[in-house]
Amino acid sequence: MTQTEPVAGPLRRRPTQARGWRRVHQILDAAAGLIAEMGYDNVTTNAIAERAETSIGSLYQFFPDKASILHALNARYLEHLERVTDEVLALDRSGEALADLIDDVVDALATFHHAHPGFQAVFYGGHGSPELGEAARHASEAIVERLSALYGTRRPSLPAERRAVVATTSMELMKAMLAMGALRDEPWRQRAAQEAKTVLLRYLEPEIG
Amino acid sequence: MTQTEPVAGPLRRRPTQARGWRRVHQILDAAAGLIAEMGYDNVTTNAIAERAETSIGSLYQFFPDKASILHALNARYLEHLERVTDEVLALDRSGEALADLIDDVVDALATFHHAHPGFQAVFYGGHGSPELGEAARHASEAIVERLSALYGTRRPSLPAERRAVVATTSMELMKAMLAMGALRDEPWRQRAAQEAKTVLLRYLEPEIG
Amino acid sequence: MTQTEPVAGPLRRRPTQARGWRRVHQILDAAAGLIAEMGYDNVTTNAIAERAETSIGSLYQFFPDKASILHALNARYLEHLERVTDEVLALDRSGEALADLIDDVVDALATFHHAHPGFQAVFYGGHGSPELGEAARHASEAIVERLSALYGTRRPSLPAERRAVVATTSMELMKAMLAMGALRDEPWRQRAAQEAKTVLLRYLEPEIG
Amino acid sequence: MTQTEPVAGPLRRRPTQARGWRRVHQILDAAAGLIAEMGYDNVTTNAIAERAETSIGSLYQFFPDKASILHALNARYLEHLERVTDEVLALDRSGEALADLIDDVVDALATFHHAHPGFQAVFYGGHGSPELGEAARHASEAIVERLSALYGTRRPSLPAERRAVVATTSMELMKAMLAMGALRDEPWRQRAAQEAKTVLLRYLEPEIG
DNA sequence: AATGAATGAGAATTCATTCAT
DNA sequence: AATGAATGAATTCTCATTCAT
Repeated sequence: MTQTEPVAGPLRRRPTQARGWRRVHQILDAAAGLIAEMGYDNVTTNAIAERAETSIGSLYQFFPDKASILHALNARYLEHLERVTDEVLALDRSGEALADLIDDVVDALATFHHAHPGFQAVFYGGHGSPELGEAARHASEAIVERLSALYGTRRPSLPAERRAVVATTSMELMKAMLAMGALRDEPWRQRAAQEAKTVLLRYLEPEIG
Repeated sequence: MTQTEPVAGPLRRRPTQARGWRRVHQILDAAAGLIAEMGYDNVTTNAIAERAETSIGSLYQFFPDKASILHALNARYLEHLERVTDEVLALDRSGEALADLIDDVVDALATFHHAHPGFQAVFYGGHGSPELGEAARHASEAIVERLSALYGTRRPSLPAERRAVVATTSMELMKAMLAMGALRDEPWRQRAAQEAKTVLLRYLEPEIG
Repeated sequence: MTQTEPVAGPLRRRPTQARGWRRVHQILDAAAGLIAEMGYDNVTTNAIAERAETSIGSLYQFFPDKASILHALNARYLEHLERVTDEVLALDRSGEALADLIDDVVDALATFHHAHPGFQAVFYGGHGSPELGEAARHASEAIVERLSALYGTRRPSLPAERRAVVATTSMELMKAMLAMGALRDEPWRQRAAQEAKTVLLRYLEPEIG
Repeated sequence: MTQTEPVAGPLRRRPTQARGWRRVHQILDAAAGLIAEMGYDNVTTNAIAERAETSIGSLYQFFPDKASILHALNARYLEHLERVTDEVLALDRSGEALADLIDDVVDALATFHHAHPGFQAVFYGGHGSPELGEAARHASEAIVERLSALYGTRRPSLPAERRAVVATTSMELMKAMLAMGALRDEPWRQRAAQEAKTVLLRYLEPEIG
């Protein structure tokens, strides 16, 4: 999880040394964990610093305020997510069966989702505070765009507007099914992934099958 | 919205006079509005009292703490929701086309959903603070039970376990599609409701069609 | 010093009970003392609350922020100062010798000045932080206006522009002479008052003598 | 403004190389500007280092703490001020008209005053924090001593005690009149200088005329 | 010598909750 | 019962100062 660079967010100061980047990622990791555990609003900046094993002063040397931590975290997630989807959709899969495509995408996203509990708090925060809402919207839009492009390639005849609706719907369905697993216990995680594939296949077959 | 009685939650003192119940509902209405606007965590009890046009002291005469307001609000929503679904599923519709059934259920829920912005904040709070999570789980379970019963009636041959999965999935899909409308602008609300019907029909047809 | 009402400043909540007004004045008294001792910037709101024998929460129930305490304090001083000068200049003294008039004004102001060490910190804060500057300007202007009116009555032939310069100069001289006493030890206080009279008489004689 | 040596203050380490002295003066220049802009208390040592285009670490290599920067700045001002007054009072002007003498002194001081906004913040800080107070007292005493000597030369018959009072008063009047100009807009600067001469002449004529 | 990351005590402000009136 | 003033722990963020590199 601790990487070695990209964190878009508006850092107060871009670290120049490797040590700085490590700190930033430690802070984001700590924030991710805490947000997943207690929700963004209930996380204190001091708690983040403590879990990141740094001082509150250091935290504020990199992040101008609490919200910026959220934004940076989100940016890091999106960047990571992009890499994951890129991998899955790397080669031309236009000839492949829809079911196989869905299988791979769902598996990849489920893995990512499960590996990043913090992502969920951000991703599903749309109904919380305005800050969270913005972050969630940002993330959603990024995913929809990806899907829209994919669908366009697979079924060029689909009108742009319809494509937007289908992409948005797919994203929301994915999101819902992943949440279904995440909020329940282990066996449900399996079921959720399986059912996600079923749902998406039945929904998408008539559209881009 | 301001009713005259049932509010399950752990009230500190069950009002004995009509005036008391009115107060309680005023407070819940105020809480609902504020939570929808700024998220549960960002709402202050003082703000709730103010909007409810009562005093903070009076508020604490009925509710032992902030969380209890959330619970009472949730209880009121579930109770209301139950009435709504009861209406839709009142008579025996086992002979009816699945599409028609879905149409009615989605319409009913969409209406309820749209009429109660506060409900959304509670319903989708699963990834926020533990308090919100509990409330959301509670609400979800109530709905799943309803659906499960319905599906059992419609397709008795569906194994219990499968039925649970399908009911839970349906609920999450509904939830997702409603959110898809709620977080975007008006035209999307329409599209979301329409698409919700499509998604559910395609998903449920093979199961209970 | 603890009065029973007027405090113009933008209170967050105008006290409705006598107890409330007492609190506000306690807070202002505490602030005045501390500001005199350590300067506005070095005074903490917690220290003010402590010296006022109230809680920090109560302080913030009346004052929206630290700056508002300064403004309220300044307003109270000006109001008080106005009462003092009103007394001295109550009746028509146009026929009186300039020396006598100056004697009375200087004595009155010296007494006020000495009784309110907090006033000095505000009054002389023009070169400190912007907040203090504003307060000081405010106070100065109020005094200049008073003097200008007085001079106009005494010597109507003095051109308005010249009158403004003379009034402003008088105020600055007063201010300087009072400060000369305040910043040194007791015997200097006496000397300063005496010298203030000398300075003002020599300066004003040719103008409005 | 950036000179090449004397800075009395308690430097942590007297620079040995020219580069060191340059650093010290850069820091003092930066401090002067910032103090003039926002008041001593609101200036951060980091901000000083930044404006001085050096590092916070280097700053602390020369100055043991924040207060020492103030003291060194003050010392530099006094040293500079001494040079200025020396120039004006260089030759024996005992035969000259008082008005001419005052003209020259006021002009010289007004020029200095205007050229060093940082000096004002220090000079008028008597009512702020203890630190500032000490600096201001220091500066005032230096000026009073100068004036006292001058008056003694011009009117040897003036008793020592009276001379002290007159010198102190003169200094405070100067200070006040300069402030009167500094805190207002340009036209007032002119008027203030002019009026300063009037005030001093009328006050001093009977004493040392 | 120079740098700037790191530290953490301390400051302003909020807010759930209590309790005297 | 109702009111709203009072409380103070907790929170976000700053800044003087140190010290490893």
